[in-house]
Amino acid sequence: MQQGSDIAGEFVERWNAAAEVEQTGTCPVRDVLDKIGDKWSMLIVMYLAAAPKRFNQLHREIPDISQKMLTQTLRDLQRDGLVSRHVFDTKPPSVEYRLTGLGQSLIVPFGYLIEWANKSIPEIVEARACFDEIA
Amino acid sequence: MQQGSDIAGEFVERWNAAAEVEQTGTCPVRDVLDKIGDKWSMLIVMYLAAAPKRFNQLHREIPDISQKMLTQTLRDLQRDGLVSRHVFDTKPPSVEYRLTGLGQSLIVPFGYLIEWANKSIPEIVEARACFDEIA
DNA sequence: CTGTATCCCGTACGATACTG
DNA sequence: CAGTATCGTACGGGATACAG
Repeated sequence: MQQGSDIAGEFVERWNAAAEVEQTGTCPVRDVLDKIGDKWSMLIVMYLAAAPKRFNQLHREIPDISQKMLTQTLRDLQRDGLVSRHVFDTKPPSVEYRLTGLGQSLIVPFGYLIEWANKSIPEIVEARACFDEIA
Repeated sequence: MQQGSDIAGEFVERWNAAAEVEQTGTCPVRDVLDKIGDKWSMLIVMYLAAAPKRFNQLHREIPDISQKMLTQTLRDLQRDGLVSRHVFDTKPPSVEYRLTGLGQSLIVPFGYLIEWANKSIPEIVEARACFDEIA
């Protein structure tokens, strides 16, 4: 029960520190969480974790993403140094995206979260059912 | 480099499985990520990780959250079984919120993510600077 | 003290059309 | 193939006022 305290303390500290920066910039921790929370970033990272892929290859594997969001999300990931972009000057141009070292390092902690999610789903579902029943 | 592959595979599998459920319900993994991504859930979890707290106590410690979002976020966390709500029938009513076992178990994997974020911030910031400079 | 109800706005995202 | 540009919308979330 006390295991998380240090982590929690540091987290809150970081968060508040950023709040005092006022509009200058946002909290670095929130920054990361926002990416994780947005609709496509992590899905793309996971798809790229398997192997480097080309633009349309990703598009085919993730059919329900719009071209706009695929481009935009890849740009954001690239900007943050999680993904690198390689243009091949072939006849029809082709562009390959791959995880950087930083991007690959994200997979580990993110994996723990997925593991937690998968393990906890039954309990969450049950909690919801119980909660909704009463309400 | 290959460490994340299994995790990634399972993740993508889960994700797609939910996509096929069509509008019935959303992906369980996405479900969790959405909570982590939303503006206040994880901050509140971290604040409650230190100790159980009352409504206004939380409100005071997180001054920039609106009453609406504090209430709403706490309800969501309660619904998912991450937080429990205890009403004390005192003269001015008081309500205490505390993490459930499930809620506490989230702190561990989430902590890894925070750790990663903190460790990676310099690299991300540099990547951004580099990216923006070129553009 | 612990909420609920209402209004309002920014933006994340999708759909569609066009380009080198 | 790999994008960019434009438009429209749904919704997260803030501000404010009210209530038990």
